[in-house]
Amino acid sequence: MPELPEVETMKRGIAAVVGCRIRDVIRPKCRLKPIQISPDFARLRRRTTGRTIVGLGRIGKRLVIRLDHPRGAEGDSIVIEPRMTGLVLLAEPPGREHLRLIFQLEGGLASELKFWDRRGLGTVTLAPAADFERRYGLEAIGPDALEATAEMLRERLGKSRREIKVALLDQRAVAGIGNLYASEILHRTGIHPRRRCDRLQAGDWQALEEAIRDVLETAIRHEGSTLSDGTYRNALNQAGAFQNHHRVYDCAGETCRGCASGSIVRIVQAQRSTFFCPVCQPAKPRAAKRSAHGV
DNA sequence: CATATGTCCTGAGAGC
DNA sequence: TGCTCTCAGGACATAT
Repeated sequence: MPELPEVETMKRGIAAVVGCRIRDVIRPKCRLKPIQISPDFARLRRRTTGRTIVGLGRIGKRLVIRLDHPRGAEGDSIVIEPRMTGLVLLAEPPGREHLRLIFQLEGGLASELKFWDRRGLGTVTLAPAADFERRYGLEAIGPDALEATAEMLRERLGKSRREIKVALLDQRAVAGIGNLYASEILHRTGIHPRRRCDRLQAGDWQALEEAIRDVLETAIRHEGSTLSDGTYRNALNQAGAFQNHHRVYDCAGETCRGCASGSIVRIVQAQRSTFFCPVCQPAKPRAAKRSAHGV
Protein backbone atom coordinates (compact mmCIF):
# COMPACT_ATOMS: atom_id res chain seq x y z
CA MET A 1 0.00 0.00 0.00
CA PRO A 2 2.03 2.90 -1.22
CA GLU A 3 2.09 5.71 1.32
CA LEU A 4 4.54 8.60 1.49
CA PRO A 5 7.73 6.52 1.91
CA GLU A 6 6.83 4.15 -0.91
CA VAL A 7 5.90 6.96 -3.31
CA GLU A 8 9.08 8.85 -2.39
CA THR A 9 11.05 5.67 -3.13
CA MET A 10 9.31 5.39 -6.50
CA LYS A 11 10.18 8.98 -7.28
CA ARG A 12 13.84 8.51 -6.44
CA GLY A 13 13.92 5.21 -8.29
CA ILE A 14 12.80 6.70 -11.59
CA ALA A 15 15.13 9.72 -11.53
CA ALA A 16 16.60 8.54 -14.85
CA VAL A 17 13.45 9.57 -16.72
CA VAL A 18 14.25 13.25 -16.21
CA GLY A 19 15.57 14.60 -19.47
CA CYS A 20 13.87 11.91 -21.55
CA ARG A 21 11.34 12.73 -24.26
CA ILE A 22 8.10 10.76 -24.40
CA ARG A 23 8.08 8.95 -27.74
CA ASP A 24 4.72 7.26 -27.27
CA VAL A 25 2.26 6.06 -24.64
CA ILE A 26 0.89 2.52 -24.83
CA ARG A 27 -1.98 0.90 -23.01
CA PRO A 28 -1.41 -2.88 -23.12
CA LYS A 29 -4.36 -5.13 -23.84
CA CYS A 30 -5.85 -6.34 -20.60
CA ARG A 31 -8.75 -8.63 -19.72
CA LEU A 32 -9.26 -6.59 -16.54
CA LYS A 33 -11.27 -3.46 -16.10
CA PRO A 34 -9.07 -0.57 -17.27
CA ILE A 35 -7.65 1.86 -14.74
CA GLN A 36 -8.97 5.39 -14.60
CA ILE A 37 -7.08 7.75 -16.89
CA SER A 38 -8.08 11.42 -16.86
CA PRO A 39 -9.30 12.98 -18.95
CA ASP A 40 -8.92 9.82 -21.08
CA PHE A 41 -6.18 7.71 -22.65
CA ALA A 42 -6.34 9.31 -26.09
CA ARG A 43 -5.88 12.81 -24.73
CA LEU A 44 -3.15 11.74 -22.29
CA ARG A 45 -1.29 10.18 -25.20
CA ARG A 46 -1.77 13.11 -27.54
CA ARG A 47 -0.76 15.75 -25.03
CA THR A 48 2.30 13.98 -23.59
CA THR A 49 3.85 12.47 -26.71
CA GLY A 50 6.80 14.58 -27.80
CA ARG A 51 7.10 16.31 -24.44
CA THR A 52 10.26 16.13 -22.37
CA ILE A 53 10.20 15.19 -18.69
CA VAL A 54 11.74 18.12 -16.85
CA GLY A 55 11.29 17.05 -13.24
CA LEU A 56 9.70 14.78 -10.68
CA GLY A 57 7.77 15.64 -7.57
CA ARG A 58 5.61 14.12 -4.89
CA ILE A 59 2.54 15.48 -3.17
CA GLY A 60 1.60 13.24 -0.26
CA LYS A 61 0.99 9.85 -1.88
CA ARG A 62 0.90 11.22 -5.43
CA LEU A 63 3.78 11.09 -7.88
CA VAL A 64 4.16 14.10 -10.17
CA ILE A 65 5.94 13.96 -13.54
CA ARG A 66 6.48 17.46 -14.87
CA LEU A 67 6.65 18.06 -18.61
CA ASP A 68 8.06 20.88 -20.69
CA HIS A 69 5.88 23.13 -22.79
CA PRO A 70 6.12 23.59 -26.57
CA ARG A 71 6.15 27.37 -26.26
CA GLY A 72 8.17 27.73 -23.13
CA ALA A 73 5.30 28.33 -20.76
CA GLU A 74 4.77 26.25 -17.66
CA GLY A 75 4.15 22.67 -18.75
CA ASP A 76 1.54 20.10 -17.88
CA SER A 77 2.07 17.36 -15.30
CA ILE A 78 1.25 13.68 -15.19
CA VAL A 79 0.00 12.79 -11.72
CA ILE A 80 0.09 9.12 -10.76
CA GLU A 81 -1.84 7.82 -7.75
CA PRO A 82 -0.75 4.25 -6.99
CA ARG A 83 -3.46 3.76 -4.35
CA MET A 84 -3.44 0.17 -3.14
CA THR A 85 -1.28 -1.83 -5.52
CA GLY A 86 0.08 0.55 -8.14
CA LEU A 87 3.77 0.49 -9.00
CA VAL A 88 5.96 2.74 -11.11
CA LEU A 89 8.82 0.85 -12.70
CA LEU A 90 11.86 1.15 -14.91
CA ALA A 91 12.54 -2.59 -14.63
CA GLU A 92 10.25 -5.38 -15.77
CA PRO A 93 7.04 -5.51 -13.71
CA PRO A 94 6.12 -8.41 -11.40
CA GLY A 95 3.90 -9.79 -14.18
CA ARG A 96 2.69 -8.75 -17.63
CA GLU A 97 -0.97 -9.26 -16.80
CA HIS A 98 -1.41 -6.14 -14.69
CA LEU A 99 0.70 -3.80 -16.76
CA ARG A 100 -1.57 -0.80 -17.33
CA LEU A 101 0.44 1.89 -19.09
CA ILE A 102 3.85 2.25 -20.74
CA PHE A 103 5.57 5.56 -21.48
CA GLN A 104 8.16 4.88 -24.20
CA LEU A 105 11.10 7.24 -23.80
CA GLU A 106 13.95 8.46 -25.94
CA GLY A 107 16.86 10.86 -25.80
CA GLY A 108 17.80 10.18 -22.18
CA LEU A 109 18.87 7.59 -19.66
CA ALA A 110 15.70 5.49 -19.56
CA SER A 111 13.78 3.71 -22.31
CA GLU A 112 10.46 2.91 -20.65
CA LEU A 113 8.45 3.99 -17.64
CA LYS A 114 5.74 1.51 -16.68
CA PHE A 115 2.67 1.70 -14.48
CA TRP A 116 1.63 -1.67 -13.08
CA ASP A 117 -1.40 -2.16 -10.85
CA ARG A 118 -2.81 -5.51 -9.74
CA ARG A 119 -6.09 -4.26 -8.36
CA GLY A 120 -6.52 -1.38 -10.70
CA LEU A 121 -7.58 1.24 -8.16
CA GLY A 122 -4.72 3.51 -9.17
CA THR A 123 -5.20 6.51 -11.44
CA VAL A 124 -3.16 8.47 -13.97
CA THR A 125 -4.16 12.07 -14.52
CA LEU A 126 -2.97 14.69 -16.97
CA ALA A 127 -3.04 17.94 -15.02
CA PRO A 128 -2.76 21.10 -17.12
CA ALA A 129 -0.50 23.72 -15.53
CA ALA A 130 -3.46 26.06 -15.12
CA ASP A 131 -5.35 23.47 -13.07
CA PHE A 132 -2.49 22.14 -11.00
CA GLU A 133 -2.72 24.46 -8.02
CA ARG A 134 -6.48 24.13 -7.73
CA ARG A 135 -6.31 20.34 -7.83
CA TYR A 136 -3.17 19.66 -5.84
CA GLY A 137 -2.39 22.85 -3.91
CA LEU A 138 -2.69 23.39 -0.16
CA GLU A 139 -6.39 24.14 -0.50
CA ALA A 140 -7.07 20.67 -1.89
CA ILE A 141 -4.45 18.61 -0.07
CA GLY A 142 -2.83 19.32 3.27
CA PRO A 143 0.86 20.03 3.89
CA ASP A 144 3.22 17.17 3.15
CA ALA A 145 3.73 15.05 6.26
CA LEU A 146 7.50 15.60 6.17
CA GLU A 147 6.92 19.36 6.41
CA ALA A 148 4.20 19.27 9.06
CA THR A 149 5.01 21.04 12.32
CA ALA A 150 3.33 20.60 15.69
CA GLU A 151 1.67 23.97 15.22
CA MET A 152 0.30 23.00 11.81
CA LEU A 153 -1.01 19.70 13.13
CA ARG A 154 -2.71 21.30 16.09
CA GLU A 155 -4.18 24.05 13.96
CA ARG A 156 -5.62 21.58 11.46
CA LEU A 157 -6.73 18.82 13.83
CA GLY A 158 -6.80 20.29 17.32
CA LYS A 159 -10.53 21.07 17.29
CA SER A 160 -11.58 17.86 15.62
CA ARG A 161 -13.62 15.35 17.60
CA ARG A 162 -12.30 12.48 15.53
CA GLU A 163 -10.02 9.81 16.90
CA ILE A 164 -6.40 10.73 16.22
CA LYS A 165 -5.65 7.63 14.19
CA VAL A 166 -8.59 8.26 11.87
CA ALA A 167 -7.69 11.94 11.55
CA LEU A 168 -4.09 11.17 10.56
CA LEU A 169 -5.45 9.45 7.45
CA ASP A 170 -7.20 12.65 6.31
CA GLN A 171 -5.10 13.85 3.39
CA ARG A 172 -6.57 17.37 3.61
CA ALA A 173 -5.22 17.67 7.15
CA VAL A 174 -1.76 16.26 6.44
CA ALA A 175 -0.74 14.49 3.25
CA GLY A 176 1.11 11.22 2.97
CA ILE A 177 0.20 9.14 6.01
CA GLY A 178 -1.76 5.96 5.35
CA ASN A 179 -3.06 3.10 7.42
CA LEU A 180 0.26 1.39 8.03
CA TYR A 181 2.33 4.40 9.05
CA ALA A 182 -0.46 5.90 11.18
CA SER A 183 -0.17 2.95 13.57
CA GLU A 184 3.62 3.07 13.58
CA ILE A 185 3.67 6.82 14.21
CA LEU A 186 1.20 6.66 17.09
CA HIS A 187 3.10 3.86 18.75
CA ARG A 188 6.23 6.00 18.86
CA THR A 189 4.32 8.88 20.41
CA GLY A 190 2.71 6.76 23.13
CA ILE A 191 -0.70 8.09 22.10
CA HIS A 192 -3.62 5.66 22.14
CA PRO A 193 -5.19 5.51 18.65
CA ARG A 194 -8.70 6.14 20.00
CA ARG A 195 -7.85 9.38 21.77
CA ARG A 196 -9.79 12.31 20.39
CA CYS A 197 -7.85 15.06 18.64
CA ASP A 198 -9.47 17.78 20.76
CA ARG A 199 -8.28 16.08 23.95
CA LEU A 200 -4.61 15.97 22.95
CA GLN A 201 -2.18 18.32 24.66
CA ALA A 202 0.66 20.49 23.41
CA GLY A 203 3.23 17.81 24.13
CA ASP A 204 1.26 15.31 22.10
CA TRP A 205 1.35 17.47 18.98
CA GLN A 206 5.09 17.95 19.42
CA ALA A 207 5.53 14.20 19.80
CA LEU A 208 3.48 13.66 16.66
CA GLU A 209 5.60 16.04 14.62
CA GLU A 210 8.75 14.23 15.65
CA ALA A 211 7.33 10.73 15.22
CA ILE A 212 5.92 11.51 11.78
CA ARG A 213 9.29 12.68 10.53
CA ASP A 214 11.22 9.93 12.27
CA VAL A 215 9.05 7.07 11.04
CA LEU A 216 8.64 8.34 7.48
CA GLU A 217 12.30 9.25 7.01
CA THR A 218 13.43 5.92 8.40
CA ALA A 219 10.97 4.12 6.14
CA ILE A 220 12.31 6.04 3.14
CA ARG A 221 15.85 4.95 4.03
CA HIS A 222 14.60 1.35 3.97
CA GLU A 223 12.77 1.94 0.66
CA GLY A 224 9.31 1.40 2.12
CA SER A 225 7.38 -1.58 3.40
CA THR A 226 6.69 -4.73 1.40
CA LEU A 227 3.96 -6.62 3.26
CA SER A 228 3.33 -10.35 3.24
CA ASP A 229 1.42 -10.13 -0.05
CA GLY A 230 4.67 -8.92 -1.62
CA THR A 231 2.95 -6.34 -3.80
CA TYR A 232 5.01 -3.24 -3.14
CA ARG A 233 8.30 -3.05 -5.10
CA ASN A 234 10.65 -0.22 -5.92
CA ALA A 235 11.31 1.00 -9.47
CA LEU A 236 13.68 -1.92 -10.04
CA ASN A 237 11.08 -4.45 -8.84
CA GLN A 238 12.88 -5.00 -5.53
CA ALA A 239 11.15 -5.35 -2.16
CA GLY A 240 11.47 -2.70 0.54
CA ALA A 241 12.84 -3.48 3.99
CA PHE A 242 10.97 -1.32 6.48
CA GLN A 243 8.49 -4.14 7.23
CA ASN A 244 11.33 -5.67 9.27
CA HIS A 245 11.26 -2.59 11.50
CA HIS A 246 7.52 -2.39 12.13
CA ARG A 247 6.78 -2.23 15.83
CA VAL A 248 3.03 -2.75 15.66
CA TYR A 249 1.63 -3.01 12.14
CA ASP A 250 0.60 -6.59 11.36
CA CYS A 251 2.16 -7.64 14.67
CA ALA A 252 -1.02 -8.61 16.58
CA GLY A 253 -0.26 -10.98 19.46
CA GLU A 254 3.46 -10.31 19.43
CA THR A 255 5.27 -8.87 22.42
CA CYS A 256 5.85 -5.14 22.00
CA ARG A 257 9.39 -4.36 20.88
CA GLY A 258 9.21 -1.04 22.71
CA CYS A 259 8.32 -2.05 26.26
CA ALA A 260 8.96 -5.81 26.01
CA SER A 261 5.86 -6.43 28.11
CA GLY A 262 2.71 -5.43 26.25
CA SER A 263 1.06 -7.60 23.61
CA ILE A 264 0.19 -5.86 20.34
CA VAL A 265 -3.56 -5.53 19.83
CA ARG A 266 -5.54 -5.14 16.60
CA ILE A 267 -8.70 -3.03 16.58
CA VAL A 268 -10.84 -1.65 13.75
CA GLN A 269 -11.35 2.09 13.22
CA ALA A 270 -13.27 3.45 10.22
CA GLN A 271 -13.26 -0.05 8.68
CA ARG A 272 -9.47 -0.21 8.83
CA SER A 273 -7.07 -2.17 11.02
CA THR A 274 -5.22 -0.34 13.75
CA PHE A 275 -2.41 -1.91 15.77
CA PHE A 276 -1.10 -0.60 19.08
CA CYS A 277 0.53 -1.55 22.37
CA PRO A 278 -1.81 -1.08 25.37
CA VAL A 279 1.18 -0.57 27.68
CA CYS A 280 3.08 2.00 25.60
CA GLN A 281 -0.16 3.68 24.48
CA PRO A 282 -2.53 3.88 27.46
CA ALA A 283 -6.10 5.05 26.88
CA LYS A 284 -5.60 7.77 29.49
CA PRO A 285 -2.27 9.55 29.36
CA ARG A 286 -0.09 9.40 32.44
CA ALA A 287 -0.80 12.65 34.25
CA ALA A 288 2.70 13.33 35.58
CA LYS A 289 4.46 12.97 32.27
CA ARG A 290 1.87 14.99 30.33
CA SER A 291 1.51 17.87 32.77
CA ALA A 292 5.19 18.64 32.41
CA HIS A 293 4.39 19.66 28.84
CA GLY A 294 1.03 21.18 29.66
CA VAL A 295 -0.19 24.50 28.28
C1' DC B 1 -20.05 22.84 8.17
C1' DA B 2 -17.86 18.21 10.19
C1' DT B 3 -18.02 13.57 10.33
C1' DA B 4 -19.50 8.85 8.91
C1' DT B 5 -20.34 5.38 5.63
C1' DG B 6 -20.44 3.20 0.98
C1' DT B 7 -18.00 2.22 -3.31
C1' DC B 8 -14.54 0.79 -6.49
C1' DC B 9 -11.14 -3.24 -7.63
C1' DT B 10 -8.49 -8.08 -7.63
C1' DG B 11 -6.43 -12.06 -5.61
C1' DA B 12 -5.46 -14.64 -1.47
C1' DG B 13 -7.16 -17.44 1.81
C1' DA B 14 -10.88 -19.59 4.64
C1' DG B 15 -14.56 -22.68 4.94
C1' DC B 16 -17.55 -26.13 3.20
C1' DT C 1 -11.51 -30.27 -6.09
C1' DG C 2 -14.00 -26.06 -6.83
C1' DC C 3 -17.22 -23.08 -5.33
C1' DT C 4 -18.60 -18.88 -2.46
C1' DC C 5 -17.47 -15.64 0.81
C1' DT C 6 -14.60 -12.18 3.27
C1' DC C 7 -10.89 -9.17 3.58
C1' DA C 8 -7.12 -5.82 2.45
C1' DG C 9 -7.32 0.08 2.21
C1' DG C 10 -5.97 4.09 -1.28
C1' DA C 11 -9.39 8.39 -2.66
C1' DC C 12 -13.67 10.00 -3.46
C1' DA C 13 -18.95 10.14 -3.60
C1' DT C 14 -22.79 10.26 -0.95
C1' DA C 15 -25.33 10.34 3.46
C1' DT C 16 -26.18 11.99 8.08
